[in-house]
Amino acid sequence: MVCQYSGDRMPDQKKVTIKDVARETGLALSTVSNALAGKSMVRPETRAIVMEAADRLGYRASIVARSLRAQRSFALGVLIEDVANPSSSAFVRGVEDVANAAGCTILLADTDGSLERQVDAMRALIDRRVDGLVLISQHLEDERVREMLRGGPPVVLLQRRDPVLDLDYVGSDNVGGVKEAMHFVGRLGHSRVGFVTGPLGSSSARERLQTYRETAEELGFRETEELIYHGRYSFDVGLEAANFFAGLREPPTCIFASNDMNAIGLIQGLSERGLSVPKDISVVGLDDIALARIKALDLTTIRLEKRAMGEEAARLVLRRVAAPQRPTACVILPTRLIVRGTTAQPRAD
Amino acid sequence: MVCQYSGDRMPDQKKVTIKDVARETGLALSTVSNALAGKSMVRPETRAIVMEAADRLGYRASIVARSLRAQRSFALGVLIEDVANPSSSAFVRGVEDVANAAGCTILLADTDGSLERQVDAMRALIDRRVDGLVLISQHLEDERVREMLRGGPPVVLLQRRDPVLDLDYVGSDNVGGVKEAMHFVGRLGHSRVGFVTGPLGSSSARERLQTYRETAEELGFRETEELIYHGRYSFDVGLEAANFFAGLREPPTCIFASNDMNAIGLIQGLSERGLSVPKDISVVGLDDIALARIKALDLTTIRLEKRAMGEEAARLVLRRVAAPQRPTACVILPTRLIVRGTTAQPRAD
DNA sequence: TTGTACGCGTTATCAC
DNA sequence: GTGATAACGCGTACAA
Repeated sequence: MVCQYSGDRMPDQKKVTIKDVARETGLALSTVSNALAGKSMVRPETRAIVMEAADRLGYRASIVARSLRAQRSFALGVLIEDVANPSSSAFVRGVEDVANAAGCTILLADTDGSLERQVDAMRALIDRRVDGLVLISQHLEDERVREMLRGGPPVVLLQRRDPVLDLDYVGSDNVGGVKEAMHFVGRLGHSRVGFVTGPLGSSSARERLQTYRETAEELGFRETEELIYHGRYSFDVGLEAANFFAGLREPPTCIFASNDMNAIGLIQGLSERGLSVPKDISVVGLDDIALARIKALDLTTIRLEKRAMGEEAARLVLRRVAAPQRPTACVILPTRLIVRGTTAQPRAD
Repeated sequence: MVCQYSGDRMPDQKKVTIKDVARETGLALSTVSNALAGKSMVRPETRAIVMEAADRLGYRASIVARSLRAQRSFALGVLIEDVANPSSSAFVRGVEDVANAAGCTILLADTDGSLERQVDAMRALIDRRVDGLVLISQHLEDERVREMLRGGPPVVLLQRRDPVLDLDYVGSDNVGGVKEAMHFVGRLGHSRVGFVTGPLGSSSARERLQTYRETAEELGFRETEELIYHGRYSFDVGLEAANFFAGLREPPTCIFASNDMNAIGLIQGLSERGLSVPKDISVVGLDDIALARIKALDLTTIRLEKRAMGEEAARLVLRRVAAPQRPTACVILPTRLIVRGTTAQPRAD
């Protein structure tokens, strides 16, 4: 439904520049510039005149021009798979808050996990001369990407580690998180524990899988290799995984999902196969999305501090903008096991 | 946990400009520029030489410089309350997709519903000379805001209508959506229907409330004024509203929530008060967020095409950038009632 | 067809 | 303290 009606719009007035302020006050451009910048050399009275005129004319300095001159755009590029995905948007918020506080704006780009879109987006951002780039769960293997990683603006990697270049990195304590949760379910009495992996291109997913294997061995869990389902971070993969596990001769008594959305799909899928959570099978998620705490879900999960991770990433990249040569830093944020209602003791059969 | 290790970084190489390409090829700047722009005047062989050199040198035109020159930044500003909120992030995705397709980037800013943050963000975006602004559910009454609405770049309003200025507007068919759902529950047999409003500063919330009143009267619903709870779009307000409705001498048999998150809180709150959905009370949401369809929620809701709305908004603003004087347009996207499991016939007491 | 010169808005440098 | 001028990188009107 589209309705149109003509309106009266003003003849798009031209932008007022510093030149206009100079003309208005009868001062020189440079004096006005200095006054506006609050330089100490300018006489207070002169400064007052300038400020008044600038205000009256509605003058606002063009960041475009300033960027050209300063060779710095005061903007950060952020690449993410999908802002509309609840398990990733919190990162963006974190980056944004810190960036804004530092006078920077963020340029956002969604890649949908597509390498081509990522390459295009990175190029576009670099063409815009962003001061820094925050890459959230992005591809790192492609040669075009690596080229930009090497020759482009400062980069911070979020949730994915570069195998070669030592770049600033922000991640979560995958090892500690999985280990803590494994011990927890172990104490509950579980010893047949399934595991849904994330995409193994991601270093985080690999770390978690490895920790699962190691801890399972340490705790003496059984048949761990048979209980691994190679998945991704999605609800639908949760449904698939449920079918896989439910179809086993002897299903596990507990399953680690790849993330919360995956866990939710898993729980629904199990229920469709007549298995109840946590009575028949316990489920552990990862993320702690906002909805995980509602009673209808009540999901036991490993909390990731995504917003804080975003903040940390922004801090690192801004720091490197200020000092390009500083040694690489990596920040690992702690995780926390949030015990809710999807975990219980295994059935005593 | 922070670990640092020194790394070898290259001495941040200088950006290669069009000048470098000119020097490299021995041609004039303008020739290179024309060749790069694909102007027909340039001889194909010359063009080939230029392209090769540009490619070899890794030349990429600076959009900053281009923006200054063109008086146009090829960027769109997007203001939203909170990207991390699942009921609003889809808008951003829509805007972004269309913007990108048109060669534009988006600058994102979260306001958390705070007027001050909105004013700051709008200023920052305008200082960056964005070509257009997409305002999603933002304040419109403040004089500083109105000033920018009048004198700033082209603006599209999403989900909030300006009472005075006729600005491009994208909304959803609130009237049709609420009416359809009201008739639906009416046919189920409900006649005491509660209603949780959104913040009434929003024109959408007001439209829905008014439609509720009109349709309730039309259908002969009872005590409608007593069954209105003034709320906002949040889970917590859902809990509060549940207490309000459950505490009534005679609670309604059906409740319209302000949105899906609100509905989820409402359902949980009702359940805590011993009321079961939909057995005792039916609930209708608004949005159709991704999780609404999971079995654990199975929420009957009025679907809003948020992504499409974002796309439409981007189209409108880009169109106005191209033709500032065109008549104002308003696009109303249809809504659709998605019937799931939270609605049923009222108890036959 | 190619080259020269200028402007976009700002800030830094250097005379006055 | 204030003012003139150059430079940032690109596009384009105009001259050759």
